[in-house]
Amino acid sequence: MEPGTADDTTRHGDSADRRLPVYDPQAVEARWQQRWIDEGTYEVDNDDPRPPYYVLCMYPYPSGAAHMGHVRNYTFGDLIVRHRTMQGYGVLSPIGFDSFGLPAENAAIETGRHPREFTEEKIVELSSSLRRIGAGYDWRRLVTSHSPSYTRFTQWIFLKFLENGLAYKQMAAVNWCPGCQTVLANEQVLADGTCERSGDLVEAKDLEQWFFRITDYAQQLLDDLDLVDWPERVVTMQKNWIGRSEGAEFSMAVVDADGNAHSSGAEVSVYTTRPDTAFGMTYAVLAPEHGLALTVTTDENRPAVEAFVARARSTSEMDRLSSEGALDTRGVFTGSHLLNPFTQQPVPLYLADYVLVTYGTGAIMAVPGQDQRDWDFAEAYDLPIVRTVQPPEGWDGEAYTGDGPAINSPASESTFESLDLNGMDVDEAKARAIEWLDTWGLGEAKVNFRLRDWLLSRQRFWGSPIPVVYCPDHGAVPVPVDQLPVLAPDDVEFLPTGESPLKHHEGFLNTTCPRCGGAAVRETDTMDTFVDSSWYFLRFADPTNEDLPFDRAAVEHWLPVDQYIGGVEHAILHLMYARFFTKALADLEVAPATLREPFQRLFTQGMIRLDGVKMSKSKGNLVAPEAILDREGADALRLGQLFVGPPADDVDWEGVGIEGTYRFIGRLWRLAYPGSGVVPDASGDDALEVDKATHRLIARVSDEMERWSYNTSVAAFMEFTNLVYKQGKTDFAVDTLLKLLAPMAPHVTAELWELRNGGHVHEEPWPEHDPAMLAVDSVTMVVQVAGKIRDRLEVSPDISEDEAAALALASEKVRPHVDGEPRKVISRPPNLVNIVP
RNA sequence: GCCCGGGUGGUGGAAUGGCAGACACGGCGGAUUCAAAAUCCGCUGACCUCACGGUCGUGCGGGUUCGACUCCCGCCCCGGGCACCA
Repeated sequence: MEPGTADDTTRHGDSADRRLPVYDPQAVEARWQQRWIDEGTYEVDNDDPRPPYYVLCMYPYPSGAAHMGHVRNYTFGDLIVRHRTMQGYGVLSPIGFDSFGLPAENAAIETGRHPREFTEEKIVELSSSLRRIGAGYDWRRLVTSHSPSYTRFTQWIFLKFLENGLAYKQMAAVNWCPGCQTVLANEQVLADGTCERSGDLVEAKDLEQWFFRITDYAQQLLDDLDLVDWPERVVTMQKNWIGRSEGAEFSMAVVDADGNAHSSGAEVSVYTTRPDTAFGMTYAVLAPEHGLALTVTTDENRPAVEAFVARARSTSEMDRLSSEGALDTRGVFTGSHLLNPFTQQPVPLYLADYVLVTYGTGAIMAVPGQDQRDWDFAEAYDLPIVRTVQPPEGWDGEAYTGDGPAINSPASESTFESLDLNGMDVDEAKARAIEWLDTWGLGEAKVNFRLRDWLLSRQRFWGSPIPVVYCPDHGAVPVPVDQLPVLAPDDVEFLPTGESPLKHHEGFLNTTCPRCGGAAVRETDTMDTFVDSSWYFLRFADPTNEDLPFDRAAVEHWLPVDQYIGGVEHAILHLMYARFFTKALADLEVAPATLREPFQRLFTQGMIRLDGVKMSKSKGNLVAPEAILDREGADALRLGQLFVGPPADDVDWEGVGIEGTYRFIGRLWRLAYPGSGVVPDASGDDALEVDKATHRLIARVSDEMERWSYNTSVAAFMEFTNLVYKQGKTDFAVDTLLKLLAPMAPHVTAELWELRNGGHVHEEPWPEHDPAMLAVDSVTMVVQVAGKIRDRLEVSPDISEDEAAALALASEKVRPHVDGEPRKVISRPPNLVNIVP
């Protein structure tokens, strides 16, 4: 080739009489991606002799080509897979797709195309994106939620739960659009409570629905958080979600204002965490949906109560729990009273929207003196307020929730004699109150959880059908296991209202009862897609099993997942459900009995924002990685994603470029290309210095990889490369750099390694540093006077406390700031001495 | 409303109670080039100073400490989640 005629070569410096090709990410990356697939680099068998390690990214909803959030997530996953492989593990790195869900169904309504067709197209697009970012998977283990072989076992598990009492049917309210005659997802209800399609006001409607009894596992789900190595904030969120509280439950007779029993003889049971304050109960409240609400309402109050109940039912739970706005329209008097067993006095019984039927007993005792919301309500409705805990001296607030001696409990000795809490602190008074309730058979200690059972029925088409048949004689009958999977039909028409076509498909609907053979109809509800994602990580261990969801031994080998990675938005629901499934399946002996937790180590990455807004398809602000892959390539993009900030933080893609990492890859290429003279060989002391720096790099990066500090590792690589450009290179330095960088930038390092040494860099063992090479001759010691830096001294790293102090006090720059004997000298050799004058 | 995060140069960020601003982007300057791109090298928190050097500075107000971006208390602002409660 003639100089000047070829664009793909360039000259560098006077030593470059050799030609150095320009790095071409397109060619190199495509070639390696193909090789990893052809050579099965990241395929692993269940009898692999290496120690097992299971790395999993939350499987994605197939929304089409990857966006930046995917790139971020799958870059983290891939670099761990490659890193652990180099460390000698047999790494399970599977991939799948969460392929049921509402978007495909909405697309079907718009385009008339079957959701399967639409979904499978998106899967192809996303798979191709994942390949282009260089992620290495065992594609033989691909799992998709909608495939018949997976759906079959999702249904199998449902039946197993049903058989063992973990699934049941109950009435529950749904969002009902009267215009569309359809159930809406929360997402489809606009902020003003109207349907996004028709604009009609959404109503609450009760339907028979299937539930999983996750509350049976509430205590275990709480306790076993101690077994996992998860981010503290996720553990906190899970604990708060489970919401264990200890208190008391007791019942009170419904009476009139004079204390005469109600004609129905009804009693209302309340749950409270503060039984110690019961003498201060000045009213009580039922949830508007409470079963007794209308029974206890007097004729006089009935019209107001009925209007109130209707209004509360159409108000969102979040608005109901809000304490903002006027309170005086948020409750209504029933006309009845409850007899407070502590005071033997009747207290008025209200309904209020802020009391939920789903928590506790759906009824509360209200104690304005010790609860601010009760206080506000009492003021709004002109109800009495009695303090039963003495607030501290100088207290000028309203309700007092802190500790203190009980007062007014009872208010005077004459009113009540069998219980006296006065003077006790809160804990003591609680215990005594519960003991008293127990003694008199009025109530008992009670542990409550905020966690509710999992409503899994969805009135949708694109999900796993619930495998149940309704027979006029036998009721709900499970579909026999040998008839699974129950699959939705293909010849369906999607209605513009969003109503599931299953409800009108005669061929699907009409069947026979498995028990009696008589005419029966199928359940038309499908399962929440969270059901699919609650066991896919188990299926990956044994993805082609046709007899069982998975073989126990295969799960025993791979599970728990050693490193699970996903978005923080799944910190509660998905993780809670998957934990519940794992425990239940283990208890039912489907999974190994010892498998109590599915995900040993969890990492939750932050979100990608653009201009401060969450990046999402619905907001239309996605930045597609395709253009970057076409120009700068996957390695530059991956390093850019890692370099932008800590993995756990949200990142704003605005203003974040990949210029820096792209240039860095060019510098690496020119440094490491065999025979390149761009960076001269280091000699003598320089070579030793560079090799020492290399050992420091190994130590630093190895540590940072364990701590998820990838952004600083990229900085370390840049710093090291800058040093080598100045001091000259050694083979050890360059080869080590390639190995350390191989997990993060797999393509360019694989190419350079092969050119330099032959073979695969990703099959090299992870480098180990030599501790002896970390030693340094001197360190910079800071000398402060009263915390202000006055001098910096070069000292020996093993300088003693006294020597350091003496050296500091002798400093020319320090002396002017210290007159006389210093009051104190803090010596922290070899880094710092602080002199307090 | 409740729960969980977060506020550091022009920008993304670094600093596990001990040198605030590593590393990069952007900007400025130099080398190279006929010229440009690319590349290589240097400077770049603000203010005062010819300089040496000094003062200030991590959302705001307190506190703990010899020493606080870091720990504690109270605010303000921003982001996210919600089946949200006795």
